[in-house]
Amino acid sequence: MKFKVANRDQNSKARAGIITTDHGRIETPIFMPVGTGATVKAIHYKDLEEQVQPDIILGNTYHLYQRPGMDILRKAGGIHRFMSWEQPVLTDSGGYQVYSLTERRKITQEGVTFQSHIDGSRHFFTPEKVIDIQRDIGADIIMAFDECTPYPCDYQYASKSMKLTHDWLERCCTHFDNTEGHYGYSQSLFPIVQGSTYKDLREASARFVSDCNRAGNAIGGLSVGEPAEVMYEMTELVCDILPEDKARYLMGVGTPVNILECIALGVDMFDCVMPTRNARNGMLFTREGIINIRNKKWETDFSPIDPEGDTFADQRYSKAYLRHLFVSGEMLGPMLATIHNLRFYMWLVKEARNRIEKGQFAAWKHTMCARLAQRL
RNA sequence: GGGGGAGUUCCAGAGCGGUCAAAUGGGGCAGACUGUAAAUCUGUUGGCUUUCGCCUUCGGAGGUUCGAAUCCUUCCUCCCCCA
Repeated sequence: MKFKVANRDQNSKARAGIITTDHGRIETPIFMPVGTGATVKAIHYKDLEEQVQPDIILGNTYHLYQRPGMDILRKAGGIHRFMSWEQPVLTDSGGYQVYSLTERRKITQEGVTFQSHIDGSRHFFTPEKVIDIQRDIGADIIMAFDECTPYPCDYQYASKSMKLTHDWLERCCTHFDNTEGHYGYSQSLFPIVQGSTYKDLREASARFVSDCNRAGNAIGGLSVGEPAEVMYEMTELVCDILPEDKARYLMGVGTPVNILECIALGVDMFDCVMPTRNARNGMLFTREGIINIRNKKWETDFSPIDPEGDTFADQRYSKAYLRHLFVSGEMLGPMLATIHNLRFYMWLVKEARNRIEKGQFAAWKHTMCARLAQRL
């Protein structure tokens, strides 16, 4: 994997770049739809490819390890062939599950024991095993095993956890360097900065991660409930330390506003379940603001779902119809909303890139952020 | 014609003398969702005040009682069985 900065914004730290992988090019800033279990939920691949057109999607180590399991993924020839997706894939390491499945796991210096949310069976994840699993899955970009700390998190715990993540990172790097991908294309390992909301920890972690000298670097442990301002502060601090010539990936972020604000701080890659999950729950993100399509106010609004959207979902169906689908519990509702939201997120980052190239990003961001957060 | 059963807040359906503005489910209305245990979850759902509280409400009317959705009388409506 290679990364090259192509353009920089004059009035912010935003940059436009290009990532090259064996499965294709990724133009940054980029949003990566989340496809945890080898599928982006509620959308057909035809629509994902033809309507949404993402450059790269995510998978998840913990979930794919549980189902379908490594035997099947190896036999399938890796995640791309298994799910019929020939573009780049990034897999998260399971570090987020250390946070989200906190009641079902136990951390030790050696690794994490998860109790499966599916059948209750216990599975021990070490940094080495997580690398092995991600080798088997075969994503183009794989993540180091980390502990995503919760918010709030006391300093002592955050410090201890960061050191653990650093220890695991060294083990991940060593094991990664001593192994190879199985499917004939290259994989890249991204380390993850932790340190909760503490500046000194974030600084130390950003330096530690930078010293790993990997193809790209990630910022984790944010967007876990802390105020947006805190998230921006930590992101800026870390971005200023991470090397300029490496891609920066802010994990799990975020709202459209979060994304624009963090592009301005120098982040290149984002992922978030928000456009897909919230779509399934009836929330639409648009250029004008947020729509709760279940609200009564849309009952007789026969205008297109998004007059400015360029997918068939946006143009062909009305808000009133989409509301009807949601109110009726019809699965087409979540499907159409997912197409819309993902395409909107893709538009958002593409437009950000255009504005960066034209040197207009900062001003554009300013007007957009005021609009995007409005409730319609 | 004879016998039996039922009518409860938007719907279905509990309650069967006071702790009932009335369980529960559905529906309605609104909210949450950030490296996905989520097509999930939460709140609210008679009116007025909104702290206390007050008013109207359990088919209609009347009655018993300190007190009734709950007991009695009567009327209306609906359902089932037998002829």
